[in-house]
Amino acid sequence: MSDLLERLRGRGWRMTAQRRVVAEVLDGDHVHLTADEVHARAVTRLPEISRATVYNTLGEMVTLGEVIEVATDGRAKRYDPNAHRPHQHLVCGRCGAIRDVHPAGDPLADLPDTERFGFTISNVEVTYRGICPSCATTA
Amino acid sequence: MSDLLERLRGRGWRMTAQRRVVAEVLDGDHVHLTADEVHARAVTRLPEISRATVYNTLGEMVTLGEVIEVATDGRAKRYDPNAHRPHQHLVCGRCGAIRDVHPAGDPLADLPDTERFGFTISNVEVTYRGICPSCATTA
DNA sequence: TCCTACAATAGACATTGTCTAAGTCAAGTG
DNA sequence: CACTTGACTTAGACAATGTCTATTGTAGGA
Repeated sequence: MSDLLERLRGRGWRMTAQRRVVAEVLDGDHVHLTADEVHARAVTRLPEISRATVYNTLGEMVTLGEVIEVATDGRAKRYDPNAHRPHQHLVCGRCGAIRDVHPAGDPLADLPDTERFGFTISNVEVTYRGICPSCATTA
Repeated sequence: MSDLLERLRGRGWRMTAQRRVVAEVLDGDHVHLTADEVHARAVTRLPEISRATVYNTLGEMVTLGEVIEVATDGRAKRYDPNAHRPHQHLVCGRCGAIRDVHPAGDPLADLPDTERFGFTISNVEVTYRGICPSCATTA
């Protein structure tokens, strides 16, 4: 069922009810929950799970490269389980909806050497901002 | 001296010592201070300036489009006075250094209609991440 | 079954940001 | 220049998000 869970198991993770629940909550496409949203959903399945455990578990998943941390709004970080398919994000400035998107081209190639200031660049994040269709109609 | 200050004056801002100091602290290129860093520097020039005023003033500058808010790390927001020349950011993952950069090409053109989900896109932010030269040598 | 190291818990603490009520002052008016 | 007014500033409480610690619990191997 959960690809995420399978991959984590294969990395020698000690499997606990808490970790299983967090992984299950994160499963799916276009999932971008905050840590507290993950906690709220986890609690419905495992009432005694603590906030600290959710934060720890999410942090470990990020370290293992199985989940990506996204900061789209300067508020709470969001967690994106779609870590194995490179993608960017499209964000609605009104309701905060987030979609995964796949731009053509390589943004890294667009940065000339003279603009790299000697940095070794490892990663490029692109955030498209706009208004989603449902917010546009309820203008 | 401060272009920023001149533009704000021209918009009917009531000019106060506090606002002047905040604008002066922000003046320059490759400036990306957090609100508390702005406050710390402002205090050296105007000891009685409050944190709330710094937050308010920065917020107003952002609303007026004279300063850009940048969230590069999911921690404190940073404030970039270089609002009138479109640019992107290059961030060192170790020390947090930030440089303004100017990629070639238009990232918006790279997003096909089928990947826009009906959104009206108004803005694209690109963040290049890597290691800066001085962090690379002190590996 | 028992042990042990790793994991989970509650809650204090830290950081960043927002709000409120009261006092202060910039700048227009006479 | 003095007056007035509404915008501005202030201190500190509050809120949201995230981290840490000391203690208790438990997964999984021996």
